[in-house]
Amino acid sequence: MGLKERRKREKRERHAQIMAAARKVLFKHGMSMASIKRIAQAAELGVGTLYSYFGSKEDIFIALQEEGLEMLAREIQKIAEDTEDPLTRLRKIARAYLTFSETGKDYFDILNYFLSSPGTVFEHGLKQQIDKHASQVLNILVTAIDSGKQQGVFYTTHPRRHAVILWATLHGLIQFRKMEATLLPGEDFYRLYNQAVDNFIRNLTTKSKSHKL
Amino acid sequence: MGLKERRKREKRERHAQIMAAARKVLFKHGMSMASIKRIAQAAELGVGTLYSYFGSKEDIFIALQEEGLEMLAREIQKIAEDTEDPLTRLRKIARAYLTFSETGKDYFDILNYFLSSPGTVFEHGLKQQIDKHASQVLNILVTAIDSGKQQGVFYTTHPRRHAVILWATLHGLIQFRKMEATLLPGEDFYRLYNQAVDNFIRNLTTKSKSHKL
Amino acid sequence: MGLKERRKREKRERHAQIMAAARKVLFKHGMSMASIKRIAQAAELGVGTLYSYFGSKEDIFIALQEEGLEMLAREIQKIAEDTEDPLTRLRKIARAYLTFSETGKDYFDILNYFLSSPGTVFEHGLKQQIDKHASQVLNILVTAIDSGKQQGVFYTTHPRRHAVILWATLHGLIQFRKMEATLLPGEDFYRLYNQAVDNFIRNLTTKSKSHKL
Amino acid sequence: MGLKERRKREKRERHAQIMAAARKVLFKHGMSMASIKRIAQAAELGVGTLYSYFGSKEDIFIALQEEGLEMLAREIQKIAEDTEDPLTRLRKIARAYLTFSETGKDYFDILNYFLSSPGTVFEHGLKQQIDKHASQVLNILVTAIDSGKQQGVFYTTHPRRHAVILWATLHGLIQFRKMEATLLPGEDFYRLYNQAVDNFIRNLTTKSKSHKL
DNA sequence: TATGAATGAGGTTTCATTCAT
DNA sequence: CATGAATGAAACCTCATTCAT
Repeated sequence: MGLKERRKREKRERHAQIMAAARKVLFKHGMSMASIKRIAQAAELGVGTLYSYFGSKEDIFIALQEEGLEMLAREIQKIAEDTEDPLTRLRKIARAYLTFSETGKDYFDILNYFLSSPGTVFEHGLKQQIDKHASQVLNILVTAIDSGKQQGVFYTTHPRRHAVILWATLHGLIQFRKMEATLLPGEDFYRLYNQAVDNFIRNLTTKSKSHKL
Repeated sequence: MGLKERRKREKRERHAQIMAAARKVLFKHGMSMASIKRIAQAAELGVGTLYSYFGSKEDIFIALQEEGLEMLAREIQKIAEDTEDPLTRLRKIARAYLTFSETGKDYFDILNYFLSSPGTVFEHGLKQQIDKHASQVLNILVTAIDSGKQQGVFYTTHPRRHAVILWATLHGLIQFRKMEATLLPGEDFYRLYNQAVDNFIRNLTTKSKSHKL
Repeated sequence: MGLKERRKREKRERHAQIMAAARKVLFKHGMSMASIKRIAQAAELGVGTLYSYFGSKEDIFIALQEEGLEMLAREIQKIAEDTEDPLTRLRKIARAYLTFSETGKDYFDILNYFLSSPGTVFEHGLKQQIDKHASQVLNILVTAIDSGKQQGVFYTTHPRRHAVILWATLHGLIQFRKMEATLLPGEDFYRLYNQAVDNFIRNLTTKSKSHKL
Repeated sequence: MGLKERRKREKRERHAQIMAAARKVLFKHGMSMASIKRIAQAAELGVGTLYSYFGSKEDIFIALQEEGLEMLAREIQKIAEDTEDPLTRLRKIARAYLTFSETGKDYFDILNYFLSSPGTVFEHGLKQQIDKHASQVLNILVTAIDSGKQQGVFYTTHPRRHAVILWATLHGLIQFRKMEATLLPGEDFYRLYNQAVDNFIRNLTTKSKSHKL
């Protein structure tokens, strides 16, 4: 019995060890340079060992992506809990997403990698796993909006829809950041980003939109 | 004289032939599978021939991307010209972008490829060429907003900023479409997309936002 | 324990196997035709395998060259040790170099490859390794001259300088051998070679040269 | 008749034009970078045109090599004619060869290329053509020695043999120059080179060597 | 005769994956 | 279960040479 337990524990440990190595390599050398061999070396394990824990290189990336989304979820969850005012909450969350894209740049790259991969392929349940985590993140946004609605600050009949729009907007902006110099010469990106959030909030705080839809 | 002319024409034709092949391969197998060899085969040309028309694989993608952005620009430009009402114009443009992402999916993928590629690298000159075309697209949006402002329908002191936000929002939404089933189960994507546009317009048509900034 | 040992042995064997294949290919097809692919085929190994033993194609050549120079050093060292008379010793060493150029023709070619390669490039570390071996060979010559000096047979204040001149002369002659038929029609190359050695010795055995310098 | 003449002249002109371009490319980019295309561009001619004047790329190199040897021959011939004293003459010639290896480095590289090429292959009369020019150079050395003999300054029964030895020595030294730093650290190459020439001259100026042979 | 577009074999190198130990 | 040597396909790119015009 104790043996089985130990086995299980060791397995978890190895798993974590590999993930840590993958993360390290990813952040140090970037996605394209993150080869299995390099990760194995960083993990101080044989490549074969990696393959007994992960079915393929892609699997490792998927795991990393989940990790990234989990981390993101945790961060904005904490913010959501710590902030009273719905408006401030939303602003802080948006800000956190931007920060995440900066400090966790590589997690962000992986997310994009998957979002950019061909078609809706993704085979099997892998996609679902990823989506699940994305859903988690989204839910925090939804809750944030919902609670604002409850408090009579936000007006919307489709909180989830708005949540998706917000996230998409922020995500899109961060992606476009690469073209910042050309698209918005002389402008501060943060100002632009905040403007987008403000616009969004203004929409939520304004009544009687239903007749428009 | 005739010979030179023919040479030139043939050169143009080969160029188009290669671009078509690249497009085809890209569409069929996706970005990561689009190797020079495969493109050459699709074009029924030798590998070397491709290299006498394009300096590198990346160059082909850049050309495709320019092509895509040009096509997009042309399409929405036409819409912009053909539509009187600023609101309708914006809606139609947004709609066109969605259509573009559907029918010109490969072009969209390439855009993402460049937006997702590491860092702000791009070797400068190339980046500028791409950005130039992106700028072109953006300018149409700016003009659309500006003209609405002129007509007293839109209120904004930063048309360009708003244009970027709109484009980013639409782009982000289309990217997130892949997670549609999970993020918005049972919802129609078009409705979501339209909602985003409506929100945006509502912002523009509402006065006195300046005190918010 | 035994496993590790075997692994090590196998690794050495593969290394030797690759070197042997490289030598074979080199000898059979010449330097310019010695591609990695061909060497891999000759070694009956995958291309990738070669790259896990050698960092690059050049590395293989460097290894071969070191091998060659080591072999040469060993051979003339043995002669130097086995021969008492300084004059005979020098003659035998010279003779051995000629033999080396004949039996180890490929090694000789590689040496020329490096001596003929562009500039003083060589990426530093590698160059030093090669030079080290060349130095080893030279030192034997120096010692041979030095000991002759000690015995009062040779007169020179710059043994090293003379050693270099001797080696360069022999090397140059062997290179020119290709033009033998034209440059020295009807002459025996060996006679020419010996003459050069004799000239050299005559210089060393003659006193009072210092006033010339 | 006049037409034929013109044709011939034009042909010679084209030939020179190509050679000039090849020389230019060679000296600017070095041997390995001297592709047919580049040469053709430099000559402002089509690649096909080059092939109607030269059978292959190698042929161009052969021509260049002849050119180099011719130039060398001319230079040392002039020196030989302009100098009275046999000793000075030899020294000046040696010096000229060193200078040639420095200023005409690429000619020198080509010479080595051919001297290093596999076996004594060289097929057909190409080899002979090259050898002929080499012979020309050698003859100047032979004459220089011979005339010294006539003047009673040099003593030798085999002027040609000595000439070859001299050339080989100088050539070998120049090749070894690449290993200068290791082989002769802290020594001036010119001193070494001059020493070799002095040694050679000392041999020639000393009588009664015949009993040694 | 001059052209230069087209070729495609060849070059080196990387890397995900397998499998015998 | 852990290992890492071996694999070999695939990647991008170059370039001497040919040949239809």
